[in-house]
Formats: sequence, structure tokens, C-alpha cells
Amino acid sequence: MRLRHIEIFQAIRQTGSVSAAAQLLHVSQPAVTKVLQHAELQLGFPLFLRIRGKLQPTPEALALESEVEKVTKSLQGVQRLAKSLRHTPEQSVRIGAIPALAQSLLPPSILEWKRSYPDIACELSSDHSRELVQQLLMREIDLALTLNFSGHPGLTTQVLANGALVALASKGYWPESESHKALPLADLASASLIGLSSADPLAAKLDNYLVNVSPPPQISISVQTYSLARAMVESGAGITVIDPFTALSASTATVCIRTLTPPLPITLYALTRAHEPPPHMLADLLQIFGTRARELLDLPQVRARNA
Amino acid sequence: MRLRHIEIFQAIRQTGSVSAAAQLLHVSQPAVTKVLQHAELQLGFPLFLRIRGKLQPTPEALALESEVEKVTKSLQGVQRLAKSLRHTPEQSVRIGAIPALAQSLLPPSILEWKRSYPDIACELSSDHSRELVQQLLMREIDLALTLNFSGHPGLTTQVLANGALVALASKGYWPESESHKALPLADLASASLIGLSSADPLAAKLDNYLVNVSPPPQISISVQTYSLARAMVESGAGITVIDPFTALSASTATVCIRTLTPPLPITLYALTRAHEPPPHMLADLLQIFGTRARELLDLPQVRARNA
DNA sequence: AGCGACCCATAAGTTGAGGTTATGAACCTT
DNA sequence: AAGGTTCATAACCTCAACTTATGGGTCGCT
Repeated sequence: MRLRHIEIFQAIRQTGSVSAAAQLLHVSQPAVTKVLQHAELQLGFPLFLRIRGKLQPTPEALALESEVEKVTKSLQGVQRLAKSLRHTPEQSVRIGAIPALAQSLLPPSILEWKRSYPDIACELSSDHSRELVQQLLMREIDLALTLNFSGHPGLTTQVLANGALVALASKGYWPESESHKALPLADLASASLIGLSSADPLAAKLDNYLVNVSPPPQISISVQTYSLARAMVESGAGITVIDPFTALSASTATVCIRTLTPPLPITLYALTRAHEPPPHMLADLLQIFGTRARELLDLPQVRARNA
Repeated sequence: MRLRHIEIFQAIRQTGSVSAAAQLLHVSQPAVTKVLQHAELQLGFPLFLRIRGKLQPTPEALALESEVEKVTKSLQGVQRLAKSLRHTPEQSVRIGAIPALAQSLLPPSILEWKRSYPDIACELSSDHSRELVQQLLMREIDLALTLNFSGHPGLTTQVLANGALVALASKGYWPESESHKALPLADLASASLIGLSSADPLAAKLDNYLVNVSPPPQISISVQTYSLARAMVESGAGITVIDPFTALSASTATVCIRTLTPPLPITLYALTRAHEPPPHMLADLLQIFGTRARELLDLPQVRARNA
């Protein structure tokens, strides 16, 4: 099976017909027909049954599908990486961060750093941890900031700061007298939390943490990003447990932050490619990130803000 | 980057020169040169520096290497699967097992089963768990027998029997009076074991088990398969801890088996493809495997043999 | 039944990527 | 300087993959 066979096979499977596949690939319909025939001839078995003028995939075609997908995926990977390699010689830094950090820690830190390096082009992007790792490997970014990372060969990881998740609620949710004290975990019992969709690795940690609460908190609304949870709380939707970066960038007027006890620790990681000379201007940037992060995560300050 | 570009890139990287790559690919040297040039033109950056008539990979080439490997790997996967799909309609069963089982449990069980199904072609193969899983997915085999399996989407797993690892030593290693009793784990302290190379998942379990022994046993000889360990012990090399299937097929004259206490449990798994009608003759075969395995793993019998 | 609108397959002609042989230019070894 | 490497270039060939044009199914609608 040559590459063109695979491309056409997939196009037919996606569109359901030879003619539609031809449109998708911007070639004529006979071209697709012929390549398909050639593929089937070379394979030794039919991929589709021509039943009453229409196509119907054979079991063999279905079996091949997943393997074939791997090929196009990996080939896309090569193209992605090649594209990044094509135009990297420019003096620039590309930084990716998870949404929570991209909207809180990242902007002021970048501004501060830019004062020292005004001439260096800087591209910022926001994505989830999984994608950030891919983008690093594909050289689409040079640095990633995340709160959950479990090691990857080819990447070096660096701890910038340590902190703990916090509880965020609409103002008035807690009595004034308590709002400056740490929130005992038990107080979350049977609360109606705004939860994170469990695909998030940090959400899994949180679930583990909440398992000790009885009766367990109810998750009535699930959101995908921390910022969404924050926005929900700002609109008065109730209470959530999120990272302090996102929490601290919420509007003071409508919400109230409390630390949790016992604390649920989180770590701020910086990821870079291993085996590569990290531009030394990145060292300064990491310095800034670390300092600012530690300032934000300093719990007394959180309490001060609550007061 | 088209597929041919990738093939030629890899051939050059493997052989180190354009001419040698041409030989490897069974084409002329100018053909390779031209395709390489085309690849570099399309990529926008050189893959190799022509330094003093020789080639030298650029950093970009090195960066692309791993991604490019994924493509050929996955393409090989398609070819493998396609080949299996090409000629499967025959009435036959292909069975793969890890070496330990292929040399002990498998042969007599197959013989017994063949009496009921004399006309069904039967192919047996021996490979490691990892490869067995691949071969199942690629439809190169229909059934796999293994002792360590940690689940895989697309495969269904079935427990045939449970047992425990045993200690195997040359005759005379233990005093006669003790050789029919279970061997306490502590007795392995500072023993000189024949170990398994730690790539094996079962060996990892064993390592975990032995961590409790102090002083730890010394691994002076490491082997890759259980049968090799058995053969070493049969030649009088000392003591090893292996699966009971391999142990029981050792020659009674020169070795002695003892169960361990506490036991280190193992499980015999049968793996088949999910979403497929398993030929019902396989059910009988699994029955036979299970019965025979449980007979062998029945600890009293092990002790009886020791007596 | 007849018509149009879709399917896919076939025929005949064009193009270019990838192949060939032959040759040249640069380098290393002896 | 000679002979053996290396890779690059030139001129030619071939066939897979494309094109347009056409024809024969199967459907649904009147």
C-alpha cells in the first residue's frame, strides 16, 4: 500500500463515495477510482463492495482503518516539525501556557521581561498540557508553563514555584467573620461545586482530594478550564476549587478567596527541550516567572487580599 | 515531505552516504541525489552539509529523525496488517505464546486439542508479550498466551489459571530434609540468583518482591528467557526464581523445585481480538489450556514431584 | 415508463516524479 | 600523478497519476 493509496482510502471512508473523495482531494473522480483499484489489486482483497452503484466498506477495510490513521498522523507530525524547522532562525521566543496561566501569570511577566529584551519577537499561545508537550517536541514553541507534568523523555522540566489550590466563591457565600480564615476541607461536605471536566489531570488530583469529604460535594456544573470556573463564580454561580493564579485574577468586588486546609499542593513547571542550548534570555524570563509566581502564591498575601 | 523523501532520508542516515543509500534501496546513485535535493528544496532547509565531498547531517535532520521513524514504523504496520488480511480465509488457528509457555504448556495442550480437530491447520509461534500483542492486532496470530498483560484496547483478556513463581535449584542445593517444604523468602538472602533481564515485566515484579530480602540476593548471571534460566540451573549454575511451567518441564534428575512463601502470584492469560467472532473451536482449546495449567500449578502436585 | 441526477467504470491522452546511463568535479590515499 | 572514493549534472526513459470525455448502472420523481 503506497501513500497515495492510503490518502484515497481515507478520503473515501470520510466522505462515503468516490466522487466526494475526489472533490475533497481536488482531483477528478476517475483518478480516485483508478488509484482505489490499484490499491485493491496490490492488496489482494477488495476494500469496498460495489453494491448497486454505491460503495460499502469490507471488514478488511474497517480493520485497516486504525493502522492507516497512524500513518497519516505521523506524517502530519513530520510536516508540522518540518514547518517549524523551516523558519526558526529568527531571534524569537515562543511560549505556551495552559489557559489558567496564560490569563494570569503570563501577561504581566512577559511585559516585565520585554523591558529588558525589547527587540526579541515573542509569540504567546494558550493550550492544554498535552498539546503543549507536543508543540515543544514539534518546535512550535520553545517554552511551556503548566501546573501538571509527569515527565517526558526529550523534555527537561524545572520547578518554578509551589503552591496550593484555593476555594473561590461569590461574595457573601461565607460569613464575613470566616472569610479570612483557611477553609477546612470538611466544610465542602455536600456543597454544590463547580467542577472541572475530569479529563484534566489536576481535576483528577482534586477528585482524589475530595474523596475524603463526606457527604461528597455535588458537581452540578462541569467546566473545561479554570477561567470558566472563575467566570461562573463571578456570575454568582457558587463555589469552586481552582488554582490560585486564576483565582487571584478574579474581580475582588464579587468573589472571595480562601485557602484550603489541609492544602492540596500544586507546582508550577517550566518545560523546555532537552539537548538544546536554551537561549540564555530564557533564564531571565524563568526568573521573572518564578518570582512573580511565588509572590502570588505566598499565602499571607492571599489572606491579605481577602481582608 | 513526500514518502519517497522520507525513505531516502532514512537510507542516507543509516548508511551515511548517498551511494550506499542507493545500494540499500536498489536504485542508482543519481536517483538518490535528485530525490534528496528535491526534499531539501521542498523543506526549505538543507538536511545534509556537503563537506569535502562527504555528507554530514544538519541539526534539522537530527530533529526530524524521530518523527520520520514514526512514519515508517506505522507504514510497516499497515503492510503487516494488509499481508495478514490478504490470506486469512483458510480454516486455521495461529497461536502465539511467550517462550516459557511455548516450551511447556503449549505442546501437550495442542496435541490433545488436535485429537478433536485433526483437520484444522495450526501455526504456533513463540515471542515476548509485547510482540504478541502487536501480532494479535496485526492479525498475524489469533490467540496469545502470556503471564503478564496489562490490558489493551481492542483485545479481550481471559484468565485461564492462577499460580505462583517457584524456586529452582540444582539437586543438592538444599538439604534433602527441606527440599519438599516451601522456601521462605528470607532464605534467598545473599543467595547468588540467576536473574531475568529487567526488561521483562515479570522480572520487575520479582525485583519488587526481592526488595524485602536483606541482604539482597546477588544477580551474577542475567538471562533473557525463563528457559535459559532453567537451562543454566540444569547445568548446575545455582538457583533461580521462575514460572512453574518452565520449572516443571526441567529434568527431574538434576534439579529441585520448591514453592516460595509468601507466594509471588502469577496469572495465565489468554488474549484474543475483541469485536470478532472467536472461532468456537478456540473455546475448547482454552478449556484444555486452563485445565492443564491448573493441574500443573496445583501446588500439592509440585510438592509431590519434589518428594 | 420515461427523465434527470446521481453514482462508478472505462478510454485515450498528458505530465512529471523517479528512474536510468554516462560523465564530470572534488577530495583522499598511496 | 594515479586510482578510488565521494556527490552532482545532463540527457533520456517510463509509468503512475492525473486529465477530459463518455457510457452504463441505480435511484427517485413525475
